[in-house]
Order: sequence, then C-alpha cells, then structure tokens
Amino acid sequence: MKEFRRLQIKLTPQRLAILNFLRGNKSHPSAEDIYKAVLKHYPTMSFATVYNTLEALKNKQRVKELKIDSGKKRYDPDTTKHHHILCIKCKKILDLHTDFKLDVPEELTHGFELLGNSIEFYGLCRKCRKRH
Amino acid sequence: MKEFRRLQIKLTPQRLAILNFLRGNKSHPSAEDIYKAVLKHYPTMSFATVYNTLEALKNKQRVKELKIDSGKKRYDPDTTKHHHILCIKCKKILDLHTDFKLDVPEELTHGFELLGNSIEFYGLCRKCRKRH
DNA sequence: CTATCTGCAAACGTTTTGCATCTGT
DNA sequence: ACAGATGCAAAACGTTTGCAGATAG
Repeated sequence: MKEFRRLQIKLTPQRLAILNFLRGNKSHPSAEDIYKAVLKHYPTMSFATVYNTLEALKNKQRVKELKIDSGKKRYDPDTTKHHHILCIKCKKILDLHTDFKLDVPEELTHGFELLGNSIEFYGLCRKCRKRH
Repeated sequence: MKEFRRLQIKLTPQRLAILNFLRGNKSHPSAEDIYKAVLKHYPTMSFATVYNTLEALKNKQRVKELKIDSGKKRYDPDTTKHHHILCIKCKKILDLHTDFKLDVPEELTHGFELLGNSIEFYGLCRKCRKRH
C-alpha cells in the first residue's frame, strides 16, 4: 500500500477499505454507496468516518467531489482532467477523457482569471434510447 | 403581466412576486434567497410555496435548476443556452453566452445519444484576484 | 364552482458536529 | 505519547409532504 502511504494521512483499516473500494471505481459513488460497501467488511463503520475520510482524500486531491447529482454529493477517484456524460433518464454517468480547447473571449470574462472547466454532457444512454 | 399569463399556471400574488424577483435576476438565487426576498412583500410566504412555484416554473421551462452549488439548488431565470464561470473563492457566478462546438468522438460515447452540454468554468474573479 | 394553490408543521435524506474512546505513527 | 481517527447519537440543513382552508380562473 505504498501508493496510499504517500497520502500522508493516518491509514486506518477503515480508510484502507474505503480506498480499496474507490480504487478504479467508475461508478461515481455517493457517501452512502461507499458506506454500504465498506460496511460489509467493517460492521462498525460509521458515516462520520466515511465523510471524514472523503474530506481528507479531497484535501489530498485523491478524490474529486462531483456536483452532477443535485441532492447528494458523489465522489470520483479519477482526479485526472476529464468530463462526464449523464443519462437524463437513468442518471448513469460515463467518463469522457477528451480534452477540449475552449477559448473564452477576454471581453466576456469580466476580469476573471480562468483556471479550468468541467463539462457535463447530457443525453440518453444506449439502454434508455431503446426503451424509446 | 401578459408575459406571465402564457405560462398557463395560476398566477397568485405570491407567484407574481417570485416571478418579478426572478425577472432579469443574474444572481442565480437559491430557494432561500428567493424566499427571503419575497418575504418582504408577503410576510406569510412559505418555503412550500417557493418550492411549489419553482417546480411549476421548471416544468414550464421558465427557470433552470443549477447544480453549480453542492449542498443547495440554485435557480436561473435565463433559460437560454449559456454557461457559467464560477469564482472558486467567493462563489460568484457569471453568465457566459458563448456557444462552443464540442465534437465528441463517436467511439467514446458508448452508444449515448448526446443532446446538449453545460460547461462550468472556474477561476478567480477580479476582486478575489486582487486579495492575492 | 372547483381544480389548484397557500401556509403551516412535520417528515425526510444528506451532511455535519460534539464528544468520549481508541489507535497509527 | 499524542495528534488525530473512530463511532455513536444528536443536530443542522435543504427539500418534500400532508392536509385544512383559501382563491384564481
């Protein structure tokens, strides 16, 4: 777990379980999803620990908080620059690793210094297209 | 208020007050912002009415629900296609009426039918840049 | 007249907090 | 040893709901 050690946070068994659940996970889980998954291995796991760990991982840039779901936060262990495609019907989320060059006319930024962007594409996934 | 009449919803005084507050409003207010503003004119206004009205206006496409703020919904009376620039420090939101051509490689959409997109630019507004 | 809306309060789902205890380093 | 994490329960927060009474069309 040397990959985790460089996070410079205390590696408790609970945190390792959360990290293992998140590693390579492409489901953009909510705190509850994570809680339920880790509960299987740690029956005493609490929400406080999940949130505490997510907060620590956010600070270490090991996860990104997504605003793609109104009502609850979701978390993405892939912190590389990428975008998302959201199915408006079943809410499935797909990663899109494509870099877009977006030139914003200077006169429209009102003095903003732009640092990045995040694109949410929306549409219908294959399954939802089939059921009209 | 013929502009409101074509919404085909019952125009109660409370709803008119909300509509007037929203008209041309570029602050992307939350339900609470709207509630507080309208409360001045209607001391008996309730949150239920604010949410009820926002739901009706959403259905009539008179407002758009924004997911730009994790933790609470914000509403945008400008329903034309546009994007947002968010200050990561003071959370100020600026509209960006620029149309970007985003070509997504077919082989990356996994069968999704793309219908639109929404871009969130982030950065530092003029004021927040000054205070380093 | 009546389908719909209002306002209140209670319920809900998610996230945060306080605190006594425990544990990685 | 001790800074920091855990687990529990309570609180906080935004949003939704049920319902009796009011009202726009």
